[in-house]
Amino acid sequence: MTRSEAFSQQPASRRIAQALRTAIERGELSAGAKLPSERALAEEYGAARNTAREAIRLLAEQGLVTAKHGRGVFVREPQRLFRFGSDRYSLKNRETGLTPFRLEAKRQGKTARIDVLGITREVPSPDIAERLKIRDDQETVVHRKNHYFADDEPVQIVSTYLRWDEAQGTLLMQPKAGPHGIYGRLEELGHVMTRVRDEISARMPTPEEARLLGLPPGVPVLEVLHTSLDQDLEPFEVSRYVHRADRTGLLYELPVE
Amino acid sequence: MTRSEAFSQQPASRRIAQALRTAIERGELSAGAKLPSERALAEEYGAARNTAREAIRLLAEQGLVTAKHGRGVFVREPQRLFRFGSDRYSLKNRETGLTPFRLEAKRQGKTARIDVLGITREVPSPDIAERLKIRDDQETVVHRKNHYFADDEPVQIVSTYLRWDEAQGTLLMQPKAGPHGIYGRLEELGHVMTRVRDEISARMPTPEEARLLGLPPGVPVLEVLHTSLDQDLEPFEVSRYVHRADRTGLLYELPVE
DNA sequence: AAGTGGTCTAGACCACCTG
DNA sequence: AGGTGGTCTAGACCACTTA
Repeated sequence: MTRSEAFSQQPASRRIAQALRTAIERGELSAGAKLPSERALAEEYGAARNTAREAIRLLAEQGLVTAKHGRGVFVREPQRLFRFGSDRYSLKNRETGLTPFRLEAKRQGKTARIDVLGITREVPSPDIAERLKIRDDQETVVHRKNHYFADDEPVQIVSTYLRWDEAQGTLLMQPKAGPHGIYGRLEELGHVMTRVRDEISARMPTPEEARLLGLPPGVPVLEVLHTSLDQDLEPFEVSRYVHRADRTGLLYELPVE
Repeated sequence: MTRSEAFSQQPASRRIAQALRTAIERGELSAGAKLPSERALAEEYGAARNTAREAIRLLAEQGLVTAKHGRGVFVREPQRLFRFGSDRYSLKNRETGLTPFRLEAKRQGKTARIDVLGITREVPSPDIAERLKIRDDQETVVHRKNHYFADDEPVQIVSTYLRWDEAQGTLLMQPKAGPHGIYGRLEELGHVMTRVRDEISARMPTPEEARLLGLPPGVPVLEVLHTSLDQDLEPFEVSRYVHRADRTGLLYELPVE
């Protein structure tokens, strides 16, 4: 290790990472380009392979590159955001008969696919119970768990929770809930959606989520806890959306009251 | 390594990580608790220290633990979300004379501090120019860059962009923009905020952001690109908020139109 | 001084992918 | 078959924290 001057007090792995980062930002390594192999980097910088590997890990952690086993390390493609507008709940958009996801996909020229992972009856977790205003801790809910794909790429996982006494024996218990999806059925039950409340957070995925969403390391998820309020401002539906953050943007446009 | 059955085809590092994850989820290792040292884990599982280290890296990547140099590895404290309601732009909240951030901090019983990182004149980037409806690529904007703290902990970095011809020579060029902050001055200029548009995304921080926000590895950021629209639905202010995701939740409540 | 994590070396074998 | 990343070993020294 030369470390000839005060030039770099930094660890070698960081210097290698910095050099690569600069090359990426300058466009010398453009999106999709392959980085030199770990062994090549190690030799170039006179370091052990593990040190070059650590440099690549730093870049992956920043979301700049992704490693493909057996192929190489590649500069990540720029984000193509799949936007979910706040008007996805809008009544006028439901006149098409499409569910919000299918409508958004169609707008963007993508094919939509929805896998039903399960429809079960269960005791809700405290955060769900609170938002559905369920106070009796014996009361159960219906949990509909779905997996959404756009152009066959996984985009989001959604868990929807409804009161058991309302859903019991209706199409709300079936994979295909009929025209306009579950909101159509809920409207027939007397719940007109008049306001929505979305609570948004971001975090790293659990291993389970990483698997379901096909997430490479270093990609966070956006979590939206959504509550629908009816004409009496009573909650009648709560959903938890988990989106892969590198393909999702959320857009909210609202009046200042 | 016993590997007595098909019990675990997984790498040793993942098995160690899984064991620790289970202990955390069961509460055997509660929030703030110290994990066994890397050397202790290595011995316990009959692995090299680097392997135990890799296990801890996996947990850190999932946001479960944080390493403190020279002290140990600790289970991360649960998130204390600092909520920014959609009503933070609300007119009625401005009657206090407080800026939105100071108001929100006060509500939560925290002290607010705002560092001004710079107020400069510059040519806007394309995404800012587009949202401010600036089409002449010579036209400049004022860029106010601030750093916000709650209880002296960094919470967000905010860049606010205003038209140069409106801000020039006014309090909008000063660190202290006067009563009600910049929105007070903009209202005097004839811009009544009637709608807002927030575009939300999440990603891993740049090294610069990690430094400014004091982010441990494995914590993503929430980015909000905010546009204020006036009574003519013309944009008059654009801001880019960068929040640390482990302390920030966003709440939007809006009517379904 | 002792213990902790941070970095690094110089190997090794395995799993995956491409020619 | 040969190259790539994925995992692992058994050491070493450094930087930081605590007692």
